[in-house]
Amino acid sequence: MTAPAPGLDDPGLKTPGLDDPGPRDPAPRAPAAASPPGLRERKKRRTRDALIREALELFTTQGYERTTVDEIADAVEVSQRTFFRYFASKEEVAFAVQRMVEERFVHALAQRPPQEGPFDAMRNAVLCAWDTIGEAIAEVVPVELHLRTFRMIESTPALLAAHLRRSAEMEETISRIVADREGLDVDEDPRPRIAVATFSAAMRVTAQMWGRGTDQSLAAIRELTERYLDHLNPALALRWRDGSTT
Amino acid sequence: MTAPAPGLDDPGLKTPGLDDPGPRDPAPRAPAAASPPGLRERKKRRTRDALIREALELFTTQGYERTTVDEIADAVEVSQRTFFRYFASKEEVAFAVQRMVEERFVHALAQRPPQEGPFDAMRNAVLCAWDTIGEAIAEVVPVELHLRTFRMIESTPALLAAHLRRSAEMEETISRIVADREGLDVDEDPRPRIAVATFSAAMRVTAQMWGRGTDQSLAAIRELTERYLDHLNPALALRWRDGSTT
DNA sequence: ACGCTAGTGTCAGTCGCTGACAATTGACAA
DNA sequence: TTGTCAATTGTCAGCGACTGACACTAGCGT
Repeated sequence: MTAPAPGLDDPGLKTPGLDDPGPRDPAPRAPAAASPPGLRERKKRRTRDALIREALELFTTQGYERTTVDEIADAVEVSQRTFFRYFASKEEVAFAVQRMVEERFVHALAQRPPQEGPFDAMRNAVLCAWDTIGEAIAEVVPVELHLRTFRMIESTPALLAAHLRRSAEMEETISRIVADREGLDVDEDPRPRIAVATFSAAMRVTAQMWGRGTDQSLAAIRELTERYLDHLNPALALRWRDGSTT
Repeated sequence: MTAPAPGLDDPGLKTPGLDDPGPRDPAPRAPAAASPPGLRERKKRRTRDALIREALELFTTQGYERTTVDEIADAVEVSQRTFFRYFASKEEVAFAVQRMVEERFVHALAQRPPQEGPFDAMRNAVLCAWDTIGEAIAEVVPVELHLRTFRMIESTPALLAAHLRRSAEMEETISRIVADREGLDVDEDPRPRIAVATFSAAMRVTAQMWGRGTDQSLAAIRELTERYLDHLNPALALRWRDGSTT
């Protein structure tokens, strides 16, 4: 998306998506299918993935606070300094996989056919994301590890706080996308934000229920998501643009 | 409330309410009206208040991140170590006044006559809290400083995260109180949580609007609160106990 | 083969925060 | 008043998160 730039970059080093100097790079790089990534890139990706894997493994077994960055770095056999070149903070590595999932979702949402109502679009985007996300995660960490991480985040005060803030940011992003789809102005019409807030509330409940339940598989999460969203659907399947209410 | 214990205590040193070794102290101290606080207590309170005042002043002028704990401690002429004996973290001092306000509210809510519906009780508790809070705050810091602080919190990522977490905790606390009032079980009946969530959402919007508006006075906040809550009121003035819907 | 630069390690230093110990100093009784 | 006891505070040392500077190694393009 954002084209190569100086310094560490591509596989999402530091905070990608935020700031983002804007498009440039008048140079090459064919539109689709990246050329074989080259040794350098592969190496970078390997250490990055290894850092995530080790970090999450340590976090989920010893606890987040009781794990030091040095431990993680040592486990991957890189210097602490290198760790911080990949992740801006200890916190960030804990959300690395989450971020992937979120990006998937945002991307899926942007792809939804414009004739879908806002709520359907979101609903289908999550479900569609859940289907493809499994493999994507598995390329980096065992899915089971990610699920454990998810629960750890909710039970670690410092991470919970970060999580809530991230969620708030996500809602903002999604609101804008939804508003755009419907040709509305987020700062004028409150409905996009309200719809998104409702949607996320449902997702949050889903997450909690899943974390509490016995079947902590990926399939279970997908199933719960579908179930809960379908509860809301009848009340919210609005069509803002053409005035009908379904 | 929790009775004096060894070490720093009374005026809310460290995190009161949390953990809390449990009641003991078989000793004196008459039930109500504290006897003249004694030099020690007064001194403690003075340094505590001074720390808060200096901290907020520095935070709001230089920014939270750019202010070091040493700076605060130096300004009050105590050691850094002493600062941390009053506040568990740099973050905590930023929320010191907020905490007072919250305690007020919770207290006011608990005092509401039981015949009031849950939503009215909350509504009246905030309004009532806003009326008395001014002086209480002013005893510690200029009200204007607190309002500036409030805006700073919302614009500082690290503090925003903490704020969201604190809000989530508050919602939990309030849900329990409301459920108790109505004789419900929070873990069984979802209505208390929903009502509280709705209520806090309105409060959050209020806060945002106020922060954005031009009239950043205390009166303005009270006025906004009242206005927004009254919008919700008609839809939510439920009476759960006696089955009626108004 | 040969620069060029991206990526890494090392070093030193800042800042938040904590335990331990010693020095003060209110509070209270003899 | 004096002395004892315990509450506060300061000092010191140290850990862990994080950053800037600089030197070094190794892919990459020519």
